Amino acid sequence: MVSCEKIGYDPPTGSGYMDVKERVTSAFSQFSERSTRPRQIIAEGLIHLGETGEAFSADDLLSRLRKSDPRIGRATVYRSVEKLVRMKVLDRIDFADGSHYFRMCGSDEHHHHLACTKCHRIVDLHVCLDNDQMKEIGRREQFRIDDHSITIFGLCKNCRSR
Amino acid sequence: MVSCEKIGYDPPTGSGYMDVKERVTSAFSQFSERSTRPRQIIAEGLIHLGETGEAFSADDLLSRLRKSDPRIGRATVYRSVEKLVRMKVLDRIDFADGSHYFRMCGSDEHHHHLACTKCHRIVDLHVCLDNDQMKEIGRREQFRIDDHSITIFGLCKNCRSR
DNA sequence: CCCACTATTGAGACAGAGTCTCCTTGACAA
DNA sequence: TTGTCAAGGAGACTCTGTCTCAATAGTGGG
Repeated sequence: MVSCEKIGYDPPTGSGYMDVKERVTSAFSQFSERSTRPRQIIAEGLIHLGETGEAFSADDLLSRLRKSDPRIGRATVYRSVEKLVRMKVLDRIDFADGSHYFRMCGSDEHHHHLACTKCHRIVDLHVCLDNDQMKEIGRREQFRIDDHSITIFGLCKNCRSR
Repeated sequence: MVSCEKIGYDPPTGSGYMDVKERVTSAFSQFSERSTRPRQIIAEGLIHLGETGEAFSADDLLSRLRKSDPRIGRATVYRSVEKLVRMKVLDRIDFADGSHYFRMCGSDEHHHHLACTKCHRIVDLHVCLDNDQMKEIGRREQFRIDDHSITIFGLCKNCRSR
């Protein structure tokens, strides 16, 4: 399922972002039969985080949600995050130190990430490897290629200046 | 320190691999003043793993080494692996499920990886993003770009057929 | 060869992150 | 209103890795 024709870099337009609220609520209705309070709280939290675009760890999210309802369980939050990553509502970005952060997907299109290693700010990048090249690699090494990840690491303007 | 001019895919020639034993022993002599038994055992283990080219978790390595000497400590092995990764003697490959494996570097050249998600077999790839494109991204997003990671995931021939 | 010095090690406590169990809760439909 | 069962919460547990600190053992000097 290599599916990535785009190689150029398109800077964000600011308007190509799907409605965050709709995305979260529709994802929840897909995987759950019941509309429960914890799910409402999680959706609200993610909607907010989606609007600011910031990255968060699972535990960041948990603490934040506990401000709305201190009784919300860790397992509940972790279970939801896992499902939302599988549904591609959340992106997971792995850092070289072994930590990883989540973030509401900025767009539905295939993309990769530019990540600040200090503040964990994430920018979507529409860069990719050449599709034919990937097919060629798969053929040559006799792999069935399923997926790929590209992350560029650096320091954002803010983190560089202090 | 973006430094990656090469974009093409060069399949391994089988002859471009530096001597594994030399690489390990020289790395150890660089970071240690004393030649101790644990280090000899670790070096032997890594030499063997370097020859077969297989990937291993830190714990895999520990158990393997304990067959040579059951008293070898976890901290010792983890400390060594960490140093060797920093010295670029070992590569660390992160999988989407959060696990990560190590492997003796196949070559000194800048490279990325093709990884089997089932058996964790790793193949070095000499593919990369375009250097100018990365510079352009850094400039546009006002990031100082330091590093990047590219991993292609799939199933190797063996794992596909069963 | 022996000693002193101190880098290195190992045992095990500790920590962080996530998973699992299992009982309870509460959404929903009849 | 009530029964059913999806979903949640508490907290034990696991897995990985880190840290501390006393014990061990290379090494160079005498």
